[in-house]
Amino acid sequence: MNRLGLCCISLKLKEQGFGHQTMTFKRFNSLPREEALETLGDRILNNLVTTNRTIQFCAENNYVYRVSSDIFPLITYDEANVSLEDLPNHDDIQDEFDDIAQTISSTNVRVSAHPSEFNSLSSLNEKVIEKSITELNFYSSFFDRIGLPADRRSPMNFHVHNNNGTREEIAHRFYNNFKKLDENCQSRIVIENDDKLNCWSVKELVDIFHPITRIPITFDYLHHKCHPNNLTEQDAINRCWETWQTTPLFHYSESRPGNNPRAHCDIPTQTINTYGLEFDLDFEVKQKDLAIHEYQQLYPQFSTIGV
DNA sequence: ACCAGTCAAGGAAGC
DNA sequence: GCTTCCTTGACTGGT
Repeated sequence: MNRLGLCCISLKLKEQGFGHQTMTFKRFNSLPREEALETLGDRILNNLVTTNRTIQFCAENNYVYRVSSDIFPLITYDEANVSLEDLPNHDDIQDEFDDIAQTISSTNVRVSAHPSEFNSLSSLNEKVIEKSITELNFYSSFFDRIGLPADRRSPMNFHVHNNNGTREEIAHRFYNNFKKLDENCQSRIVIENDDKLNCWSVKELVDIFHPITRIPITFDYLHHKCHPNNLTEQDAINRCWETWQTTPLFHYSESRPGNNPRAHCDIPTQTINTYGLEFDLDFEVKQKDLAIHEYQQLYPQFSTIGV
């Protein structure tokens, strides 16, 4: 069975008023601190309520769910110097954490995260490493707080990035910094193949990166199409699949018609070949839950309800 | 009500 | 070595 996954936003719920909010540092800094904290707190609470409702929605539809990477704007941003405890609605936020934990424990929805591309554990810049560790640890502590398992059932996925040095050097540098992460955070990290030709292909990840780090490799269909590095799709997905100790969570998208093959489509239309493997599959497409619904109409074998 | 410009961030690619 | 682009939705300020 292959469950499909919703990424961050449900368009259906958005119509019903469950949307995400953010706050830029520029705006935060332009307001008196008290007012800034109040606005930020309100928005974070709103994001948590939306997250909770979206997890319920995923439970109803048997989707897996990737949380937004911007639930907590500015919370790990050095210059803003703000923590959750500083927010005037801190108690309400804690209550909402409890509600989310309750939703998760009663529905068993698989929840994952995809921290932003600006996180890098292979950078040569110490400051970048520090900031990335702070951000990754924070998201992991959020996962702890809402009762998610400290293993790859709740994976936190990102990229290796940085091509300074040989592949081996980069992997070792990554691993040295990886070991500085909180234990629970380490236990959740997984790494995805890249779509750019000079970045990490599946082949390099499974042949070089994985033996050094033992970190599971996420297979991304579209990225592999853009950067196959002489591996067939079947070989690539099999080799990624073998790096997981639990049901893998992979990524699916198709190219948007136009000049940039890396741009993501609105709704996928092609047949997805799972090669008989069991894994969950995040739909990285513009039309979000509407696309999942459409796709399941088109390909009932991906409908995991009522079968 | 609407629209265009803006936004914190790292790295790759293009010049 | 510098600039631009990547990518994204939501905010912000001007009309």
